[in-house]
Amino acid sequence: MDRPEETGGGSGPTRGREATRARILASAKELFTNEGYGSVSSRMIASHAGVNVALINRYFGAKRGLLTEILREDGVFPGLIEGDPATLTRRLAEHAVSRLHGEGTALQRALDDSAGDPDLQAVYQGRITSAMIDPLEAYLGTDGARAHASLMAAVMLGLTRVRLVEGATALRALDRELLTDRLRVLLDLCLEDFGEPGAPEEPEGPRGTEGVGEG
Amino acid sequence: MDRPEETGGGSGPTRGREATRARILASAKELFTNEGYGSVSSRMIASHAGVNVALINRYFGAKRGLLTEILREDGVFPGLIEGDPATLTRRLAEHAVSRLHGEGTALQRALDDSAGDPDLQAVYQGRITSAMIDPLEAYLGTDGARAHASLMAAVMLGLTRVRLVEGATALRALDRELLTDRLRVLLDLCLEDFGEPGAPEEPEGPRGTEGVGEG
DNA sequence: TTTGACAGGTAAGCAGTGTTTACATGAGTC
DNA sequence: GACTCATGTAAACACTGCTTACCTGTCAAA
Repeated sequence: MDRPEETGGGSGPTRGREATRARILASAKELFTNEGYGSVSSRMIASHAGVNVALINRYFGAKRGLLTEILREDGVFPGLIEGDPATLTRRLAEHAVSRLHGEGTALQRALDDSAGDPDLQAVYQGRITSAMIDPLEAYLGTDGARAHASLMAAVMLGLTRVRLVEGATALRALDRELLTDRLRVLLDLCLEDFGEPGAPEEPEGPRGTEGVGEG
Repeated sequence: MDRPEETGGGSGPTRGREATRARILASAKELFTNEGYGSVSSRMIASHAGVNVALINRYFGAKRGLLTEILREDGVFPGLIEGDPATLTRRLAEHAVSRLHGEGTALQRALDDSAGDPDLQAVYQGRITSAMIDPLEAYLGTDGARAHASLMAAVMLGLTRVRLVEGATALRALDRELLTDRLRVLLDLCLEDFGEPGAPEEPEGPRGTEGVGEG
């Protein structure tokens, strides 16, 4: 029923459903940010929040539920997909470069580095589709938009991957504007029509096709 | 425990260092192929091989060592990077499309699906660099080759990622030749010179903004 | 005031995991 | 026979996420 005990001092109650939930959430966020996801255990979170382990599962179902809750507040590509269509790929490119350079919130960085964890995987699996590919598809609205959206997502995700796996030092050493622009062109290319099956493709970009071998 | 059947050759010893090592390795490979990596425990492998759990760690250091050993026999991109430079991107594109369609060995497919696991992550971390980016860099040999190689790796890895996370049904529904060629063009674009820092860029794609904000 | 329901909180335990330890065994050698 | 030593074994260790059975403080109805 109602919980009329909210009349505590300035810092709020330390017990009660909402207070406990909030403390767990705050502790989880802080620990994930500082230690990554995989290396933070339920018991660490509980201990940091001054709360029993079982409450994590009571209030969030599981450790993964905590992650979902934390990510729910935070859009994956906030404000990037909406906006002027003419600058979409530019904005995405800038975002990608920014993430490549380890910018963004500390939490984002930490979670990027934990991206291998099965839980993150599972949560991202839904979010990447629902917060990136789906909106891109709807945003483009064109025929076969989903394939284009998927390709763009591939480029974006691949960059994260390379950063995670190799460090991407060579890319980060590049002139930032040059890299951004190259990514923009890549993303633009993802958006171009695929053409007719069987028809020879007309190269549209500013590029000479060199590797036209048949395999 | 059960008396284990001899694996492979048919007449080898079932005990002794090499025989035991081989049995563990064969069991691991079979189980990983059928069940994925993460859901196969050390005890399952040991039990399947008719061997004590501790021997896995004795002979391979850890479960991860098993994976490393299994992958060591198998190049990530076997025979793709070597060959006619003119057809490199074409071959990589074909390979990517092939993997997108779930082709390749059963083990490759299984490991692709387990790609989230931290162990796979860690092992791939080394292998993607040493078996893909490094050779690509050396192969290209050009100035700033590593950045180009990294970009190409990003596209390749991103496709795997999208398949893992979203299924990539839209991409797989595309005409295969059209997709392959689009990927080839994308990869070619990864190889093109980045130009001079600060140099005015040539008019390429549809572009709109001058506002270069932080992402 | 007494009573009883119940949300909120807790200690302990479950079923796993990867990994390590201390010990047994069996073959080859001095 | 006694010694060495690689090989194999059983049992634990230190964790993990998660669940169970129980306690407790609050509050509304009797």
